[in-house]
Amino acid sequence: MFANQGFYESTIAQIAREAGVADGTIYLYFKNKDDILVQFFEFKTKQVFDRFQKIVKKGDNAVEKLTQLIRRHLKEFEKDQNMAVVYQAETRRNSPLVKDQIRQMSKMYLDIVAEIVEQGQVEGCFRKDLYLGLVKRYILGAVEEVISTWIRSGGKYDLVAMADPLVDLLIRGIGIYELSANNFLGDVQTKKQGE
Amino acid sequence: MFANQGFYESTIAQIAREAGVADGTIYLYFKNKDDILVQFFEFKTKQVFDRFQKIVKKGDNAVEKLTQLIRRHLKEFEKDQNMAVVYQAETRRNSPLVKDQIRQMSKMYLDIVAEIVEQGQVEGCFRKDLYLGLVKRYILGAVEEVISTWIRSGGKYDLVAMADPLVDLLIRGIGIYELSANNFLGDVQTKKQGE
Amino acid sequence: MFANQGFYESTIAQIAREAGVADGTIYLYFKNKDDILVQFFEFKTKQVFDRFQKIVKKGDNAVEKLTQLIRRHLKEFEKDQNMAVVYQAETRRNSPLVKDQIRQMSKMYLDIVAEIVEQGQVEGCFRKDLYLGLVKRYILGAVEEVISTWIRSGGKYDLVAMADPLVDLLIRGIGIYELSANNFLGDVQTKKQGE
Amino acid sequence: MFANQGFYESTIAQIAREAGVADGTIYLYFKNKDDILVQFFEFKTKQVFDRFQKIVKKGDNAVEKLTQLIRRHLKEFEKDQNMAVVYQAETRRNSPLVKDQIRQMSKMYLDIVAEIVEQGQVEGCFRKDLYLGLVKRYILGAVEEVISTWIRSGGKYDLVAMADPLVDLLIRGIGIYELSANNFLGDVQTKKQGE
DNA sequence: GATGAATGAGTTTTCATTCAT
DNA sequence: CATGAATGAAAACTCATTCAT
Repeated sequence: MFANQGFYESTIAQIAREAGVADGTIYLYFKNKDDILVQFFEFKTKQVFDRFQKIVKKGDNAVEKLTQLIRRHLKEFEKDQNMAVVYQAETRRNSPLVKDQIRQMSKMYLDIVAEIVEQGQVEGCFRKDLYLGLVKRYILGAVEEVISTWIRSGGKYDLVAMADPLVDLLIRGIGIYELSANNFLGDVQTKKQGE
Repeated sequence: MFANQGFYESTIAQIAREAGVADGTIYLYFKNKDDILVQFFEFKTKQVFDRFQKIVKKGDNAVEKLTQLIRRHLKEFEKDQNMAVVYQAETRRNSPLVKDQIRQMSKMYLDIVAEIVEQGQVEGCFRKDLYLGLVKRYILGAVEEVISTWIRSGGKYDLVAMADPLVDLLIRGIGIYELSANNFLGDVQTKKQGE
Repeated sequence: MFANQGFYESTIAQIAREAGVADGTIYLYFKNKDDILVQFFEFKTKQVFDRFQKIVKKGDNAVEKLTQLIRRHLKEFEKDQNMAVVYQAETRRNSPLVKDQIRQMSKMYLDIVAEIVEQGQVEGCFRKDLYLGLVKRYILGAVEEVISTWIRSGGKYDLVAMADPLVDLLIRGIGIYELSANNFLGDVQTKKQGE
Repeated sequence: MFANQGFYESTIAQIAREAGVADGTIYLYFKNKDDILVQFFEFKTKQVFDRFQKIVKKGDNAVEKLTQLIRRHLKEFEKDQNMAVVYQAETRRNSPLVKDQIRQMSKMYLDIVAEIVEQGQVEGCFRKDLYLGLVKRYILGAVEEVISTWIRSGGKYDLVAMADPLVDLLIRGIGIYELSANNFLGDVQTKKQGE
């Protein structure tokens, strides 16, 4: 229901009817209406992030880790489209309720990515001249937009199938290529950082 | 005001006070409350997209066009942070009111990007094996996430400065590196610094 | 609990928790919430009034009886401050529930007082020109106000100590004084009753 | 309406209907439901106490002042029985809303009384061995109980007629009877009847 | 007898919208 | 054109009461 009409557009009466209980019953399990959203996020967050962290640990190298993370990310959202819709919708607005939770979740995710990128730099498969703060958003942003598009389309196509082409795009962007030595952009980059 | 507390959290009374008119006066210019948002999007959208299209036309080659587009994109949002906040916030929720507008805007933007990418492929500076539908999101997603992060930070840093590093990430991901010797970006970069 | 937050401000859930039983259990002993107050008044009333009547019987003359009654009155309320608070609070509102009880209690008390006064008149220690209906209220009102003040003060001082000075005030007001023969007021009083 | 069923037992819907306006209109003039009571007390209090102070100033001596005060007190409550009911009802419960107001009003009244009593002691018509704190309550309590009884009776009889007998009771209690030959009250009484 | 989860009627409050001035 | 007082529908939330266990 939240997926269809949004959380704030849903009334307690509707939520209760949907749940097959009386209005008052809602308040036995949730402090107030907002608490429904907070608890939803808390539950889903823990569940999903545990899986993210697990899958990353299993990967041998940075490339494999990133691939597995994004595959899992897309898989989780594809599996539960309603959660995906609510997540995407509420994630963007500045509701003070879930703001902290979102910040925290976002940080966790970005930290995982940053770790992978740094490992990749050590392993020699990612460029050393990366602005880490930017690269993290670049990766997360691309993944989330892919999910957003899938949602807007009504979840009609295979979302996980997007994982590999996307990783390819991301990786070739941050991978080291043999000819990059005479790439002007590298210089520009260097200059910028010295600004 | 919408930026601070969101559109649905703002009351007609507040809006009217802010505008220095009486409550009823609002209804002489807007059909209803929702219409305020609709008209806001219509106005801002036209304004901004005209500029996007203009700037893209001026670019000589695909790389330059993409760079200018993203720079302009970030510049517009940096210039009017309140607009940026409202845009980002309302863009994500599935309010049926502005849904069509957003879809349309999003389509316009993605079409511009797609055109640039296709031109780049013809010019031989972008890979031919790109999944166009995905590349469009990949680019838009990365840009919007960069804006989101800037907003969440309170708009404290120079957003436009993110443009070139971001383009670098995007381009190297979709650029053909065997041809990077005659990289066009160098020129663009140089021109820009002379602005 | 009723003393602290009032009866209508207390919920069944609170009452049950305080009593160490489940909500439903309350309804095994009380018909409904109001019945709790009704039974409380019934219980306390009987208890206290029995004592009032007993103490009055023991007194030899009217003055002694009145003194003992007021002392006992203050003592009972001082002993159980919570009861005092609930009594004073609920006594004044016109809740139809306890209205009859209160009327009855009030009548009982006023009857005791009236009896004492009449006895005093026979004994020759109280004026004969008293408007009995008024004198009863005059006595009860003064006593209750003294209790009210004590409650408002938080029950910090010795309430019973107020008894003797108060009786002194009351008695000298209704006592016969040797010079009262040439008191103009007596005449006025008589006139008034004839109006 | 408040007089009949009490303030907390009245709903906004009822209040609005009684006032001949819509529910929402109430909130244009009152912050919330409680504010209705607060404003009522504020208004009535000022109005009535101004009159109390005025009337006291006009009195020549303590006895006359006390008589006039109590007459006016009873007259005001008799004039507006509904106000009297609400006042008596809400005055006693410990509603935190009007608690301060009541305390303040009560203090004002007691201060007026105390001043009169002190003046009477100076003038030599009141006993010098009075416990002032107690005397104040003794007087206020008796007056309020007389009002309470009148209210409980349904306001069927002449309340102001109780003033003089009551003052007689109070005065003879605190008057010095050796001096009662040149009793001041006689004059007051006479004047009043000539009004 | 005791329990306490579930109920849903009833209440306060908000706020977009209207319309007489 | 502009106003802003009045409206009343709609929503969140409370809590006395019930009843299956």
